[in-house]
Amino acid sequence: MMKKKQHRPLGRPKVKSNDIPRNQLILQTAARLFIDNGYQNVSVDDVALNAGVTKATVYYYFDSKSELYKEAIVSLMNRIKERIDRLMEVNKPLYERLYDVTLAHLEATTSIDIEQFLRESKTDLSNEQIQEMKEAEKKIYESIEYAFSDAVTKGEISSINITFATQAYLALIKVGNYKQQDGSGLFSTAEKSAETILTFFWKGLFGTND
Amino acid sequence: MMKKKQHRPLGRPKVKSNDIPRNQLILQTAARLFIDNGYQNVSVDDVALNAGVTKATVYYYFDSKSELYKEAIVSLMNRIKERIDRLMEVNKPLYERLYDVTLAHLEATTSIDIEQFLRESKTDLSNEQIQEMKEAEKKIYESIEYAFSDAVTKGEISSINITFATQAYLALIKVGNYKQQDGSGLFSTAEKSAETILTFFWKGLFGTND
Amino acid sequence: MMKKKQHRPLGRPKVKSNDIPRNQLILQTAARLFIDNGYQNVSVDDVALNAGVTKATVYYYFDSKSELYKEAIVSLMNRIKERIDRLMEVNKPLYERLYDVTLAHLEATTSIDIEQFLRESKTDLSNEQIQEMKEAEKKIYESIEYAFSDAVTKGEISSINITFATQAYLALIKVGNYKQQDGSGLFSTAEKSAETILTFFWKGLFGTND
Amino acid sequence: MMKKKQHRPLGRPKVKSNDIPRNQLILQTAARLFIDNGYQNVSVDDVALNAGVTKATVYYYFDSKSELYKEAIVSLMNRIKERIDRLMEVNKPLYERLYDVTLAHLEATTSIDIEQFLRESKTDLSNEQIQEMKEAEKKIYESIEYAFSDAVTKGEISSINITFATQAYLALIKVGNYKQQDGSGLFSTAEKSAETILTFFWKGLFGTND
DNA sequence: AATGAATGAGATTTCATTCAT
DNA sequence: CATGAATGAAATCTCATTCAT
Repeated sequence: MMKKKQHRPLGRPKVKSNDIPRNQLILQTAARLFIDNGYQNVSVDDVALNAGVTKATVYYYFDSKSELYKEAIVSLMNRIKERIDRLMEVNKPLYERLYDVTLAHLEATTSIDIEQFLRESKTDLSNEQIQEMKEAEKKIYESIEYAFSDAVTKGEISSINITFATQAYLALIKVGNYKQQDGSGLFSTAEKSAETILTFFWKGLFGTND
Repeated sequence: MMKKKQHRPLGRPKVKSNDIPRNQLILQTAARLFIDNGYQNVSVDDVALNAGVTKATVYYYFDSKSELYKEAIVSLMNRIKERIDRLMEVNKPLYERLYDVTLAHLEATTSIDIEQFLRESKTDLSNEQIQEMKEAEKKIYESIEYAFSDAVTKGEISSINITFATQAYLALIKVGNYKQQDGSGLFSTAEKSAETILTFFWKGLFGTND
Repeated sequence: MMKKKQHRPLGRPKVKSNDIPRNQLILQTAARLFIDNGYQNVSVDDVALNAGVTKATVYYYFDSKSELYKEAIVSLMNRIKERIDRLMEVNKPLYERLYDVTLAHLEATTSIDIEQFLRESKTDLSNEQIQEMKEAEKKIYESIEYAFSDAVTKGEISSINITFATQAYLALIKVGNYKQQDGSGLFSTAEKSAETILTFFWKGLFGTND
Repeated sequence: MMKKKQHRPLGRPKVKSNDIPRNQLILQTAARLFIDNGYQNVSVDDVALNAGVTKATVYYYFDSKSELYKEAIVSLMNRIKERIDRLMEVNKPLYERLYDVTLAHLEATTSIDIEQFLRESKTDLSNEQIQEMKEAEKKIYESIEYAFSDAVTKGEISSINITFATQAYLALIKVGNYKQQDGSGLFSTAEKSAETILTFFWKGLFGTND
């Protein structure tokens, strides 16, 4: 990837106590790089360089590249799950809560695609690591699935295939991130986009939009 | 990846006229491997070995790994477009034609995700190669977009946002390929899957399913 | 080197009897490329492409790359020797004949440097091939050495170390081809250059310039 | 070229403080091999093997083969320049100082021929690298040119074309390294050789030898 | 806690050479 | 006579990983 060697003073650096801890810094740097460029296109050196440490330091905190990757992706997914949970806990109609979640996702730069994350790294990851990533993914789904199932239980919406609804919902969100050849999106604003998608989704599920 | 060496003589081989030409064989082998494992996880040696030729033979036919990749993906996309076109040309209501296309996609082992194809290889591909892949992608979209726009023109369906419809349709097909943690799909048969997806899509667009 | 694939019609081409024979064409092409770019920087494919034939055709006429190289260089040196001989045979004072030879060399685009020719290829050439090249080199030297020795015999010049004189003469010619950093030569014209060099050489030998 | 593998442990080696640093060792090894065999005939593996390290170690210290080459040649030229400077600074007549320089060059195994160094590698070197090599070459020339120009200024010798004098001088030194077919030199000792060459040069410049 | 130095294994690519047609 | 197809061997370069300090 990038070349940008920058020498740092020898010896143990003074702890700048206001900084975030090294391992967190590395993890965040790794997450950003991996998501932007993919597992195979980011070397451990890239991560080190961008985090301002040496490769050996990365290995001091993480056992291997695949472990670093798993940790980065899992912690990203955990953050996403928490954000969804927060928005879903609010006391509002399901439609409105879904709207908030949709908007939050459309505004996030990263479109999480777990299939993709696994696909790019599957030759390197251990079964355990794959399992952990799938677990984290499942929790995201469960957050949404729970919201649906809860709304059914409370009679807010009629009974549906919850897994299908969740997957369809997530798939449609990705459509909202679709960029045309000229780089422009499908809709002028994220709000308009969220509205269209959700209207479509709601009609798809219930045949009507109220 | 795999090793399966089998020695073949130097120089030009005796013509076995019944075989498919070498370059086609290589291209098909490459397509399969790239789609299954991703660009970075497949080495040129892997392609060669699986095609039963040597690495040098691959380079005899293709200038570089990225060129081989581009060719493999583009020819795959061309085949998909042709299959869609054939199914869309039939004289049947749009809904039924879409059903056939959906079914065909669900039964195909490969779920094409062009974003992914580009993402995995973007550091290696030239702008020209990227452009060619996007061109091929666009043609697939256009096949579907044309079917929508034609149906609108003929008054078969009411006016819609055709690009959004197309992307939503494709996204929902991918949901049909979704496998749960235990490896089972969402629906028992491809037909049931296609029906559910298409019903959802149609209601999403028109608020009703007829 | 260059990439410039150009397809030629299949099958045996009609003989265009006015053309120079294929093997000569290949030899001349090879000579030019080898001299301009060096042995290792020119591939057999480059030679073939530039001669408008296929690599296999080159191998039809020449046993190996090193053989082609040897032939190209030797025939070049033979041509040079003949040119020198022609100029040296004229019935003029030695000084004037040397002037003609000097001028001819300065005007030739190629500065022959046999050391260099051997150096670049020595790992590839057989002892026999090296010997043949050295033989051809020696003949060039002998042409010049003979002119000196003949002039001594005839009393035209006083006795000198003939081998040293020859090598010094050739070394000084190379100075005439020297280009400064800005690409300009040391003297404005080849004639001025030849004159300066020869004056220097003559004074070096005899301490005076007449 | 040669094979001489000897296993060394992974990771950072125990410090043997008496050894020269690895990068210097590699550079010296590379210089010797490149000068003896030429750029294209020496692989990075050859350099590594001869330096007793692995290829990867070479790449740890040098970005590319061409960079290694440039560094090796430039540092060689710098050493030569310094040797010349040291000999030229002595308070002696120019003729005697030139004699010392000539002798030193004749005794050196390596005859520097920058044209050659560039020619063999030109397809690989970047413009910057070429420039750096030419710069180093120029400094050698300048050392000698300065000695001439200084001697003219001080009235030690009469006015001459300094660039031509320098190039002629260097060309004649190369004659001193000339080996006849049987491997023997032109003169019995380096001292005799230096004397002959310098006498010739001095007469060439001034028409007389005192 | 952090790093500089080193390596093994593997990736892409080039190229001289061969041979059936 | 000439060629297209194929290959073995080697070259350059990358990178995850290790380890003494």
